Amino acid sequence: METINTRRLSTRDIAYEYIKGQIINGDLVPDSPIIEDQVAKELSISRTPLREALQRLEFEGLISRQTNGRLKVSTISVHEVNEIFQVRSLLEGLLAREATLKASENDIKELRTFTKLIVEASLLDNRKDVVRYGSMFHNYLYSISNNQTAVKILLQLNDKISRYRRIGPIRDSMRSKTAAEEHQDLFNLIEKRDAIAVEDAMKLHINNSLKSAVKSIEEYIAQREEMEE
Amino acid sequence: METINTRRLSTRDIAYEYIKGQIINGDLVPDSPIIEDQVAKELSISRTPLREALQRLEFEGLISRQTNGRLKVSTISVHEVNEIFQVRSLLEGLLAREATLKASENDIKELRTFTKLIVEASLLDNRKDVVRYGSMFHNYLYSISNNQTAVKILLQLNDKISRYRRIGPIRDSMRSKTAAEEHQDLFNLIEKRDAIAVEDAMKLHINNSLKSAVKSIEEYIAQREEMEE
DNA sequence: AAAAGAATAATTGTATACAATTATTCATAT
DNA sequence: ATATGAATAATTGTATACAATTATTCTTTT
Repeated sequence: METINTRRLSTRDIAYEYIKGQIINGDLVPDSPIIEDQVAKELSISRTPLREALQRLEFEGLISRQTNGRLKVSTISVHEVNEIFQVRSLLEGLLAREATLKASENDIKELRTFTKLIVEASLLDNRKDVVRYGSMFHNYLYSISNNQTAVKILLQLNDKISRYRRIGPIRDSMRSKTAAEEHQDLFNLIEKRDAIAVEDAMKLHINNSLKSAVKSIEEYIAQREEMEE
Repeated sequence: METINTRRLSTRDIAYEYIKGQIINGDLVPDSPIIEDQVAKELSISRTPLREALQRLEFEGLISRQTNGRLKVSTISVHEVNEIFQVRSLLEGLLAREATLKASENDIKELRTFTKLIVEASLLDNRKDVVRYGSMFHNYLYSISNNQTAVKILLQLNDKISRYRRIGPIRDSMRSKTAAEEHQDLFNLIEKRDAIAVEDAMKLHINNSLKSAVKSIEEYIAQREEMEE
């Protein structure tokens, strides 16, 4: 008989997923203090596995330790966003190139579907779906790229910026449209198996989204400063 | 009065540094099992901080968890070395380019010193020193590059491969010589402030060292298989 | 009132005890 | 002898207790 390896989720992992979710979806805002005892009670678990979960989040940069030893939810600076996008640009380019070389006919079909969904969502001005299907497109490339080292890094970086991906009103409507076009271009080049061109196009695509991300974060920061007064 | 922030090293961090050192210098060979109780007794500490240290090492890829929950010292595969060098090549290129743009006159002077030390060591056929001063050269570039995100990733990747950097006999003598030349070239381009050329030269430099690293690891694996018989 | 210091409280760090899981040994049946 | 299963041992996972550190409050002094 085959036993599927369904390894019960540990207390630590439950805590990790829960807190990470809270940070990414905004329930826990930047600079919020994190008190181990409080969180432990909230989750009805002991501090031991909680601390392990928090340590992991600290490694990944979602929370950070202050000089006095206390933890808080990390903020992000414009400088850091720039750093992250520089790295993302290179690694996404790498993975896109590798994926182009390795993609099967079926992979192409899948990517065509995602591209179609992205374009349709952008025509309906549904920016949330543009982001959603965009992520799927990228993640699919990750999965066929065969470079786990780069993928692991990218997933972490993506977590760090995703919570700032505010879906603003007018400006982002434009970005949605061009992002959709860029995905269409990317797909066409992948289909043509032009790996070098795909790499360049992907790097450009990421760099274009940088500006939008920086604006989001500047708005986020400004908004929070307003609230403090 | 000024108090320097010298924050006593925690038990966890001591354990982390100790075990990491053992893995990197080869006292703990790949695939060695790691039993929490044993290590805790060896270090005369409790399992709580030890587990946190182990978790960090796991995160960094130096140890890995098997499906049964037990930990072991990670092995590295030729495939993974290739992955790592692909990423390193891009990130080292990025940092070298940024460093070239940001380097002060004093930075240039420091780099010149490292370059001289590398070349001298290679002339004396002192490969260990070539590696040592080479690392210093790279680390110095990291420090002036102003991209902490990329630096953090690179330091981790470097840890993963450094323990396989066997200083073999004949072949590596050649590699030392060319590596020294490459550093000299890199320095000349940095001095000329040709950031684009520096990036390309650095990417090439890393890619050249890949072949040598793969050979080291293949030898390492072959050697261990021999011992098993 | 402001500053300094002692006392107290809050929080993190570590050790130990217990629970759950996985591996090993040993007995038994085929 | 080999396979099966129960009993035991080894190991990891979690909770609790205590120690060390940092923050806060309260008193005292100027």
